[in-house]
Amino acid sequence: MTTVDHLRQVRLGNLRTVLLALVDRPGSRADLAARTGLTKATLGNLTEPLLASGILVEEPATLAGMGRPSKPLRFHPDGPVAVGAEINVSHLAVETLGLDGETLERRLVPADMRGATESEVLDRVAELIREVTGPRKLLGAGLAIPGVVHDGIVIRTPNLPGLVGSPLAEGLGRRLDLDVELDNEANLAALAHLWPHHLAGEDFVHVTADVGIGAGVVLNGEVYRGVSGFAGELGHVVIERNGVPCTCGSRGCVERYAGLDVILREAGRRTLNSLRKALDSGDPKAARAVRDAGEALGVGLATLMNLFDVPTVVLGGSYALLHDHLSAAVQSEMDGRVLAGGERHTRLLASPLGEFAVARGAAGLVTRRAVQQPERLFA
Amino acid sequence: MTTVDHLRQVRLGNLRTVLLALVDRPGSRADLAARTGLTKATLGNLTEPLLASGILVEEPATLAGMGRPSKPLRFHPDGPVAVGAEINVSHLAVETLGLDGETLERRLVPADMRGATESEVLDRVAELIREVTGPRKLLGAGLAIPGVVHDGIVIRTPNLPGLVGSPLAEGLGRRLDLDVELDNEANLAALAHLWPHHLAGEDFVHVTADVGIGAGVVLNGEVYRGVSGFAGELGHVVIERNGVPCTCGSRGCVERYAGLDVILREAGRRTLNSLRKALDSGDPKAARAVRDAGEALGVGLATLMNLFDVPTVVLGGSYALLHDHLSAAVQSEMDGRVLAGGERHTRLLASPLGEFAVARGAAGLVTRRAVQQPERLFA
DNA sequence: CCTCATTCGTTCAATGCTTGAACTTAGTCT
DNA sequence: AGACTAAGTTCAAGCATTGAACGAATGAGG
Repeated sequence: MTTVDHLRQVRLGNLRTVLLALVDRPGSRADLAARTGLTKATLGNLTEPLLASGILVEEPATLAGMGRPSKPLRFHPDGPVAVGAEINVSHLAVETLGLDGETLERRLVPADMRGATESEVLDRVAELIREVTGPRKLLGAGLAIPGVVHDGIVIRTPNLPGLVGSPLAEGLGRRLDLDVELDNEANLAALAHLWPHHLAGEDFVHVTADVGIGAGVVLNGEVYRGVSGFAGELGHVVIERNGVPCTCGSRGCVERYAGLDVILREAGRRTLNSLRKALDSGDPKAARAVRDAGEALGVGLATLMNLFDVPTVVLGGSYALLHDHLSAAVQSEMDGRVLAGGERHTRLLASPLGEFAVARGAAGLVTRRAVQQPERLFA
Repeated sequence: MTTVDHLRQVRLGNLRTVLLALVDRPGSRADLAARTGLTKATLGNLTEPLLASGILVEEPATLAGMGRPSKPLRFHPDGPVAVGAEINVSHLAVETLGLDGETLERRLVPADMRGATESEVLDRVAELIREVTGPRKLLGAGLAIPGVVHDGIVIRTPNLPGLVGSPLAEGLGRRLDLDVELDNEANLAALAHLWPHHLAGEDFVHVTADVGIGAGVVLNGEVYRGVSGFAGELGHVVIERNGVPCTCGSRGCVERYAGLDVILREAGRRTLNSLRKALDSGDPKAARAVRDAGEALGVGLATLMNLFDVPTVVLGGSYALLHDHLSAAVQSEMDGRVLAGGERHTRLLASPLGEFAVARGAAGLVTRRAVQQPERLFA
């Protein structure tokens, strides 16, 4: 700590609260002062360098009511942006996100990544990112993979075995000359529901089924990753201790009853689209397969809620598409098994974000860090 | 925010880090400066009012080595203390705790609280506290009950039904003219392993079996209580979705297989003491009952670890006493079911704290708050 | 016994951030 | 045109930390 670092910390903290207020919505200096509890004088001070460096713009005066008209500040439309990329078994997706939370570009390309090597994967991702971002100034990139990540290293990816142990973030960073942050797809899908906009409160679980089942847990407005990145492994919650053996070595894991592969097999379908059609046409075998999965998922979620005590579950990914045929069974198991008392309620929502949730969350990782550590904006 | 509140926050934050360093161990101003990263000048400033108000004392100079001898600072032995009380089905316990982490007094009295009313319970607790504390200056009291607490209100206490909805903290506070904080016994037993001394790291779960099974979850050095106080309800984690019905309305809850009442029944014993004797004399029925419970508990804990990703489980209360006959089965289920990868390890420990863990944790609630919000020390 | 080296603790001017009040600017309302 | 209102700026004051200088208290060595 040098002489005046304490003072600098105060300033950075205030800068952060101002930026958070601006993510919420644009506002004049006076408005921001009222919203943050700081004074107009401080707001003038804090925003000056942000305007000078092109992070913010001052809009033309708004003529509304009496008094001197205000000149609202907002994130500069040509300011720096973040990019997020998702590597998955069967596709790649990227999305660019402005500091204001607006999506600028998206791209999703089918691609069989199952046997690919690290450098093949990274080459394709880097190329896709270059196509999408063009010459814009980038704050950084977020990278999502279906697997467990700890300290920037891929620890476990049952479905992309070629990538275990790879320093993916570093590799992509070198290719693009950018800061890259790597995280689990479940965590990032959850983050997309928290940042830049609160879609499900500050405490919730986001559940998806792709090849496995992954849950992203948000506690107190932060994604909870656990000590080693293994938190939220809902797929391996046990619901029948002597049940079906699982590839993980355990028995009776939720994944073996509510995984997408299980649903499709039981329904006698090969694709999610075909399953949806069967459901829409009232096929009883399909309906039963989905309901059975919902029951198993509901038991696992009840256990999760008895441990985490969050009020909200968000069904995302494939589950969101099956929501109308799935949620009754899930809700019923949860109602019967989650401990009740006081004012406690549980909500079950379908994600509104669709297939770009993960890539958007990956980009959100970057914009969020930029806001929370504003010194990065000036670097 | 008034004019210089920001600066005041900086000072209070520094005061907190100094007090934390002192809880760790006493030290001279120069030593504390080195440990906290602050300067000697600041330390002189910060400690001056603490010495003046009798929170700290300056010990006589220590003659060790060259240079001017240092005068170590420590918490004043006659300074203010905290008291913690545990209300349980069959006993009351209290403990007084100094800011330095030393236990001053303890008292445990058998008492059947099952049918007691709020005021009967509080009268007895208040009397016990008065006996134990005498005329010492009290920082406050912590109160533990076997049940779910939210916003200072008892929401659920299956075993002390007379207390649901009672403002216990307020009632005890009035009787003793003190600040009283109410919390769940599982959370407080866990806190006792975190504060004032780290006995199991900063991330762990502490599990006890009394009438039910309760887990106190510590994440990142903080007790995690969840949105409504229901977090860590390990007893109602499902291990067999079509298993034994539970009083909670669900089926196959861990509690129905690993609860103390189940162990005793299966072992054909009436008390924990008698069970211990049977185990010591090699009774196979008792051993099997404990092992079966251990398997069920292990399945539940495996699920918990796949969700929370903490590296350590502490067995406390009755489980600590059964540790040697229980842990092999628990560990074996955990090894087989917790997702592995990277550097991940899991530890299973027996609590060293014994029957005062909960009361000590309740007192710790108060000393911890005093240290983390040092402004309270001067009020 | 006296001097030097060493470490502890205190004193003090400097730093830089927020603040409230006063002030300037730029509109509306009558 | 003059009063009124609200936005934004300027400025002296206040304050916690800091580093450097200083005073204090002891051990080592001659």
